[in-house]
Amino acid sequence: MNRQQQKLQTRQRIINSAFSLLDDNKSFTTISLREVAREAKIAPTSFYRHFSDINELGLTLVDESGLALRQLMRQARQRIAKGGSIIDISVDTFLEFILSNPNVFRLLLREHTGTSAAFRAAVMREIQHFTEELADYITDKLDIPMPIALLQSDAMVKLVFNAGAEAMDADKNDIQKIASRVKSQLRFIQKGAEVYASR
Amino acid sequence: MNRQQQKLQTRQRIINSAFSLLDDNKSFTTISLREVAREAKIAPTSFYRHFSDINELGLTLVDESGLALRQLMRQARQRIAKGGSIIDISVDTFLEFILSNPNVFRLLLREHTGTSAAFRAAVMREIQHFTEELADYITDKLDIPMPIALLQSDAMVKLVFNAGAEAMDADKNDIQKIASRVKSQLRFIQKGAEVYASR
DNA sequence: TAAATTAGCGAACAGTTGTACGCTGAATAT
DNA sequence: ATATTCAGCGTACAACTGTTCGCTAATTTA
Repeated sequence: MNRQQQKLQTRQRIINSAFSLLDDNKSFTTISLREVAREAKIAPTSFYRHFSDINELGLTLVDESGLALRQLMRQARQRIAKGGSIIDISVDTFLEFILSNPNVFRLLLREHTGTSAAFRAAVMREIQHFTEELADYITDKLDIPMPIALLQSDAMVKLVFNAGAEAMDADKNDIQKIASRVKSQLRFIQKGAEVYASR
Repeated sequence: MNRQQQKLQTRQRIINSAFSLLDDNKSFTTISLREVAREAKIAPTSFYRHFSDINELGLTLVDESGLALRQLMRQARQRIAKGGSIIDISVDTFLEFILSNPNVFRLLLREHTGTSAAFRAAVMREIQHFTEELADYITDKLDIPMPIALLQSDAMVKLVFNAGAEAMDADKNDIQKIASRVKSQLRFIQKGAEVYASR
């Protein structure tokens, strides 16, 4: 194996280790360089061969999470294309995702309101992407003018993220309730936006 | 001065010190017992005369924040009684509040998605209170049935909290934009809820 | 083949953390 | 006046943190 490849592999192991440490009661801000190194089975000092800083690792994690988010949206679109309610499928796909990738979502959730302005900005940028893609979709498919579609998608994404946060602390029964609640709320918004769009 | 009073005073100084440490880049989880003690001008060990744990202090802070939140709502209701748009006044009052008590709001915001399940639950309880009071108001004044009013108020509170979070990182110009955006979104929800209520 | 590069390591550092222990001195109770 | 309580303190400890330094051993380059 190449030396370059070897290095990349270690780098990836660091990233994965960091994600794996983000469990129920650890956020990126509360994990230490040494913890990550331990999990990745390298000496603490070797960490610096890959990242100049623990924050650089953090921003990398946010990037990877954003990537996962966009893949998620693509998946939702494919499912919608096969027919079915846009709202139902979107919410179900999203909840499915966060329940099978809890740590990716947790990172975004925690750092969204975290203690680092840089992280908050990075997360908001990723969510903004998500929101804009949804707005494009709404103007395109539902024939709602862009300014209103942006307000609509922004509200929808925020409610879905909030629902996701609740779902992570809930058991399976409650998740169903959360899902149907947020679906109703999205329909309110959808209907309200239609009313204002037709004026 | 009494010994009891003296103790209560010190206790309050600890609480205030903790709040004052919750600035832009410190959350309750990241501040230490010793930091709090330093700020309150007591020895680290004296902390234990007032709280058995740093978490007990945290829950106290959440309680105090919840109290402030309910006072805020009362204030908003008084203003609304004097006439004016419910949505406009509510949003303005809320934003006013968080901009003049940033640390109280920051605590709720951060611990809402923080690393302690107990804190998350405590914050959600406070927000739930807020939501239920709003739902009562909506059924009462706007003649919308309770189940729908609850969905509506839940969505509204979440969007307003999100807007508050954004406002804390924004400059004065952007705050105006944020305010008018969330007001539009609340009107979408209001309108949508009306439509569904009349079915 | 010889020289240069470099991923990873171990030891050491100064700084921080939470908390146990026993003491003090002043307020309170008897 | 004497005894009790107890808020607050200082010392101490073990555990952890991020980061510097120089070394090694293997790969890559010349």
